[in-house]
Amino acid sequence: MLQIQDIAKHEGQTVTLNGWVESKRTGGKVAFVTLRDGSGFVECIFSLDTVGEETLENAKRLTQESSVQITGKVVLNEKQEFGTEIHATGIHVFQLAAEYPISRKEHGVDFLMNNRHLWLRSRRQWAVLRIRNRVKFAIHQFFQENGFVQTDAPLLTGNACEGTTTLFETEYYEKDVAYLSQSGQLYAEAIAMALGKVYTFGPTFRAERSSTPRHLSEFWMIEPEMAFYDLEMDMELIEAFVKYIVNAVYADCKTELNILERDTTLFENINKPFPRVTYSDAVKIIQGKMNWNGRNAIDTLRTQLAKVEADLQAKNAEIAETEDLLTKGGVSKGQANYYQSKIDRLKGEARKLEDKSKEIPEWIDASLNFPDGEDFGSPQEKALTSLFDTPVMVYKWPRAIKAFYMKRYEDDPEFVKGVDLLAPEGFGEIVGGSERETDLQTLVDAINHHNLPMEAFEWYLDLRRFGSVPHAGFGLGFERVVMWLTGVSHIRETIPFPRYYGRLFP
RNA sequence: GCCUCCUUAGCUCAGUCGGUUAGAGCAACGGACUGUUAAUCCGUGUGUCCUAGGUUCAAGUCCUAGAGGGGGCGCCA
Repeated sequence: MLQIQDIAKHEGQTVTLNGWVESKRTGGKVAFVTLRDGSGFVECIFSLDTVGEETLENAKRLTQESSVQITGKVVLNEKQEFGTEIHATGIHVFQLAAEYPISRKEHGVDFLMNNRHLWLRSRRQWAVLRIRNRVKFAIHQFFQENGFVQTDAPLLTGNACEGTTTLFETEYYEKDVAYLSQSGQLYAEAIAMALGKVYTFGPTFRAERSSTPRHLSEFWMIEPEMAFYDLEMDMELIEAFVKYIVNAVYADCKTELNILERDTTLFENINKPFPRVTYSDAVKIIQGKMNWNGRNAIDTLRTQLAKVEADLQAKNAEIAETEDLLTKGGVSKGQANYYQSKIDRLKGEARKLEDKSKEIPEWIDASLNFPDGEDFGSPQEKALTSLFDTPVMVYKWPRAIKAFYMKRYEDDPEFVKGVDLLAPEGFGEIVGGSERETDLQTLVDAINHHNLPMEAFEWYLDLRRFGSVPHAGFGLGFERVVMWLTGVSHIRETIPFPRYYGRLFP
């Protein structure tokens, strides 16, 4: 079966395509039907001269999302969005679709989420899911090409392993409680001691009641774990890995990025070295006490604020101007409609800018007054990453705010060998990694210090009893990466059927 | 969990100081036109104004409580 993505190779030939009607425009003697088949989009032209009256009438009657088979000749045409079109000669209708709820006009988020099963057919969602696929493939390519073995950690576990987040609970037969896994890392460490370099890639569950555009209750995580790696090697791997993914998407997803109107500056900058900053320096940068390449984080936020305020003024001026045009009279009905929808749109945009103009001062405040020693919150990540046009690595973190298994610096034991990779332009954390503690007693002390149940970690401690070696790894949030690369404003768009606080259907 | 904004037609929204019959666009349907790509033209319909109380001669509009949702923060990947 021929797919739309391959039709250019069949120029001049008559082909048969199966798909759905994305949109339709009709004239007296002509009908334009945009067909989508999942692989791409193509406009099919039915003109009276070639198809005759009956077929033209059938084409004119098509409704949005009707399922059809269209036969016609492939013609190259530069004026077309994707360079080709079909001069139709015949049509078979599988089903004339009922009135379709999603139009080309804008819809609210809640409505779209309730219709997620249909929303997936929209162009932007199509583009996002194709990029998701490319990222997933790139991850496997990178690791498989670099001597890693893909492996799996259990999804059901008997204890809340790191003891930090809230987990989903379920009955495990009659007697026990099982928890849905929040991380496969500790298991990956055990497997790495068997197979050397491994990575897991599976779903993860967190029962946090987070209501933000960056959180899901069910998401996918990639967790490599490497025997005989130290922090330095870990950071090199993270950098090479992220570059590989970003380059793959840029090389193979031009159409998708175009549909998403993704600014490609990020992709053009990705091969520059990622800056490495210690936590302590990052704190100074966030507080505005230290510059990076002559740029100041607080000043950058203030510049952003000034821009938002200027944009807001311009937006309001445009609204007033358009309202003037509308009330002046002498406008045709079509023009009036246009002005009215423009005003509605501008008002929505102005409201968002207004919110933003109130938020940025709060971020500036939270950064200026950030206490050294605490973990970064979202305002701090925004302040820091707004200085960079590539991802930035923050390493050497205070022991108190990081997980118990991270290895301490021998010469500075209040700090641990952890690293976070923060995506630029205010996006924030996409990778968290570390060199793991190898010493049995240090680990036992850390478990006690965190009040974790020792018996649950006995198997983990065995890894330090039998051939303990330096090792390191990291975790990458899959949907976070897809969100970052596609530029969608909410993580719920990066997975076909998202699960998050307040959403379990469809 | 906290702060904040919102809820009016299938969808996106307007609705002024509380005032009598609640509006527009889109979508749908009928027609005209068109190598068209969310700005062509004419015509046709649509309401539990989120819910429950309250104030008032009068509530979509004001007050209280509740429900649902957006954005920000926290928690995190």
